[in-house]
Amino acid sequence: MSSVILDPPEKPLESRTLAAQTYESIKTDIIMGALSQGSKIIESDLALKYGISRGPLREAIHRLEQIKLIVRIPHAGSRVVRLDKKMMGDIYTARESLEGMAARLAARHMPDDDICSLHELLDAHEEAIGRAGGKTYLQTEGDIDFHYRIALASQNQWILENLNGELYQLIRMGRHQSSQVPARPATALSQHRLIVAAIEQHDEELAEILMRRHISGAWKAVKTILEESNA
Amino acid sequence: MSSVILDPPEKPLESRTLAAQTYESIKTDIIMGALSQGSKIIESDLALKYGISRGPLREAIHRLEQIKLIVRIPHAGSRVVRLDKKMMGDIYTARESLEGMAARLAARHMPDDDICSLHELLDAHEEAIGRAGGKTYLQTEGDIDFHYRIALASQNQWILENLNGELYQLIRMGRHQSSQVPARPATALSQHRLIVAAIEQHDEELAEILMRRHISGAWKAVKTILEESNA
DNA sequence: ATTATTTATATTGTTGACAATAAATGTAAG
DNA sequence: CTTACATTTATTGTCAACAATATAAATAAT
Repeated sequence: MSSVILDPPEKPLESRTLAAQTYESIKTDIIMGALSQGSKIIESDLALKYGISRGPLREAIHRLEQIKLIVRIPHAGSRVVRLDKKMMGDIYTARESLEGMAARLAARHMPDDDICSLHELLDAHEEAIGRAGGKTYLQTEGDIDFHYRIALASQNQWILENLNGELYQLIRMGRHQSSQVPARPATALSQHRLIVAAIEQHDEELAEILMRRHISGAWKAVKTILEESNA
Repeated sequence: MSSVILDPPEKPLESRTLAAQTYESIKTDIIMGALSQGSKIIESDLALKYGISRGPLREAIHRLEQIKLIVRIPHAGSRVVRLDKKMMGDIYTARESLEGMAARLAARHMPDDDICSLHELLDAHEEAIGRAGGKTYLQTEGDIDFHYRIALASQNQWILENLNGELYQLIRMGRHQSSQVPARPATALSQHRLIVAAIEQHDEELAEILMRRHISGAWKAVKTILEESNA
């Protein structure tokens, strides 16, 4: 299970630019809830907090705005995004569309080696689930790992970047903060297995349909949780 | 035909921030080819050219990078994106996925008024095509206008922003610079009509299928042109 | 002549100060 | 007591200078 590392190409350490480092820091702070939803972002404060000047911090904020983790009104300031039901619905719908296509493309040209590796990943998940329900955190990351690999196998740069760079971040944030338990691990696993099978048979149509159904189902589960907590 | 204006909410004039203004300027310069593909972006030069400081210019560049009109290597500098066949293919595939979903959503909840207005738009297109083939520029913008309205009717903020903010810009750029004549206006028009009909009948499945077929066809035409010119 | 290595130059990254704008506060009039 | 207006304060937008890095040029060694 060496594949918990999600971003292999992102190896370089703190030799990166200040803006990039701070971008990562703020990103995790937002996703993990250290910066709460809707809280105001004051540049001077954050610059102090992260020990940098306002210039690089500004760049980091702009990038976070593009990822939709921060919303900004021109002269008024920035706030951490507030994930309401409507927005989560939009995100899951977009994800359903793009990942459905990604699954189709993966079925079209995923190398056998990678498919094999995917099987191993699911085996690991099965074992983890059996073992005391396996930490929910690892489940979450494992789930994202699975989806990430398919996005990767699509060999479509645009889809990959938007799923991995934007949508997955928002989904992570939603999970971490609404204490959303990853929707029924056993069910998800069996659906993952079916998807891989379709990919293995190069059945594009089926792969897309199964993926869309899988994500659509996940959204229904998440929506229910959101309605319970916010009602 | 008052609907050539594509971004109605974007009314405020030059009262916007310098970075925002410059962002728009550079964007059109790239799309129209005044800044040629692959050309290097030197911050100091552009700052001088647009009469502003490097600060706001930098922000503009970052935003353009997020839109994928500019590629940037951390310490090495930025260049105008080079639209090769692979990238255009990726874009059209993503667009097929997202606009297919948008058409499905539009069929689900597009108001009758807007559907009616869509009919009128297509009537105008038909008239424009009849009249001396109607300027290719207007055809291009008209086509994008049609697709934009459907994205709008999807009522999915994420899909709308990514189509309008990112994908359409790249497509515009491709059209303007490869002298791609909008793929067979008459064919496109009849396909548009079928899509509207499906939306009018609230046939989600059909709307999605037709939209995907429409875009897939457009890509095949564009691809052929690209292969002819680059071969 | 070609390759390495060093130096110089050009360009990006970073900073702190200043200007402009919007929110907050307080004051006066009704 | 409420509302409107003026003043202050906080925060963002912009600028120009400085530091760090990478590309290009020049020199030296093989």
